[in-house]
Amino acid sequence: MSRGYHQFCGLARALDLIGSRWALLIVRDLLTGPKRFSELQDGLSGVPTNVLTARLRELEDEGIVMRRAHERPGGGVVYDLTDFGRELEQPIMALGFWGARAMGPMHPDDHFSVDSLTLALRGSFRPEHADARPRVYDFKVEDRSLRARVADGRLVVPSDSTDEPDLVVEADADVLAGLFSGQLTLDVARKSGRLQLRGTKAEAARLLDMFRFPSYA
Amino acid sequence: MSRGYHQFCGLARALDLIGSRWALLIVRDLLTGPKRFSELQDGLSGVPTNVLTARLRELEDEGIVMRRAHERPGGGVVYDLTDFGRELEQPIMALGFWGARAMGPMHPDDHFSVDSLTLALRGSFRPEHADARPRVYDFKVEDRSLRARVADGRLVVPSDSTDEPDLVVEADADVLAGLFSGQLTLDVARKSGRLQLRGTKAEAARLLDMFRFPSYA
DNA sequence: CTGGATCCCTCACGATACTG
DNA sequence: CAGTATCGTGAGGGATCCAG
Repeated sequence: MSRGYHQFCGLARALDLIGSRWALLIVRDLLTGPKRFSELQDGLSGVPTNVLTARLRELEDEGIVMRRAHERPGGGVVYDLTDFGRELEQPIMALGFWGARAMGPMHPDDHFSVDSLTLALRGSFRPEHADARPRVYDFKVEDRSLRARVADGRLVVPSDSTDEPDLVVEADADVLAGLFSGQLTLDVARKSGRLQLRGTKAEAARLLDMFRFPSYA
Repeated sequence: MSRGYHQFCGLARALDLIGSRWALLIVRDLLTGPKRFSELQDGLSGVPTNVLTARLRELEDEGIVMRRAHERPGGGVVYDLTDFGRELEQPIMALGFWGARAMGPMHPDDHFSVDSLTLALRGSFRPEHADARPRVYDFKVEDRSLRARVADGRLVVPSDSTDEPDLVVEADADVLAGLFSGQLTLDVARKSGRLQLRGTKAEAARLLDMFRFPSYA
């Protein structure tokens, strides 16, 4: 944000640090792992490059983001969160859940980020609804794909497991949200052609039981 | 914020709703009770009146804030949170705690809001450190005063109790923060003249034990 | 190709003066 | 007390260009 708030207050200080436009969305995308400049640009649906550059520099100065050399040889830099930046996970989750309740149906020109789905899964995971056997799930959403693994009551997403998935779920983002929030049933979604499943219906039902999104308008 | 983010994401939606400058601080001040226009203006350290007007109208359109007629006859309107707006308490607390860790010492021209202290007390209250007997505390800080009451493991602040306070604490905001975060001891603060107490030292120690602010730089 | 830098334009915000 | 009116500034939006 332009000028700071100049208040002796934790919230005001937080907004001084991450209140600028795009800042918290950058942190959101970095919560799922280090990213390159252009990956951030994609996930943020066309943020101007000068603004992205400026935000990254500010976040770096504030100790929230760090630049590192890319592991792959020859390839530029990646941006990652510091420990301090990673502690934004809980505030971001809390805000995300609050905002999710006010999401309407997906608009045609709404952007969809896999990082958003990743965090939604992490935040809505209910370990007590997972059983003993490990599971691997593949989500195919809006031309993107995401793999999740559940084992020992713990969720890892994104997962780099190479096991054969127990279930492949293909649907648009709003259909997925409708399913996980309980506002849409498996049968209705499949019969209307908005959902393709590869795997048993019982596995799908178990999956939906394992995550609970807030329902929205 | 100017134009929305147009993302199908709870966080992005939340920022569409309360990402504009001053918006979240307005909600913060309303979390401690309904306020008039000028009370908000005071607590927000000189936000331009046109901006405050615009924010309040936006927040009202979004279902976060509501205008009501003031109870006292003849006297204008008050602004209050809707149920949906009140659900921002947890995200705001989470952000406030995160930001508190990055607060430096108080700068001379930093503004101090009693609402900020109120929320800090609420958020850092440790009921398991309260004992059976009810207590009333008076805080006098930067020419403002705030009363808190603890009873049955529950904290009420601001409190309208008319009981005689068990302890009166008079100090500047940063001294108070230092005490509650454990970075400053009662003895040091008193001997340096930055803290005046009316009440027993044991009561003061118990008070500090009952709240735990995050420590900062 | 990635990772930006530069330019221009618009509008949100800041400051202040004024009014019902 | 509770805003409205006006005007200046600078952050952000968007396209294009440049360096390794």
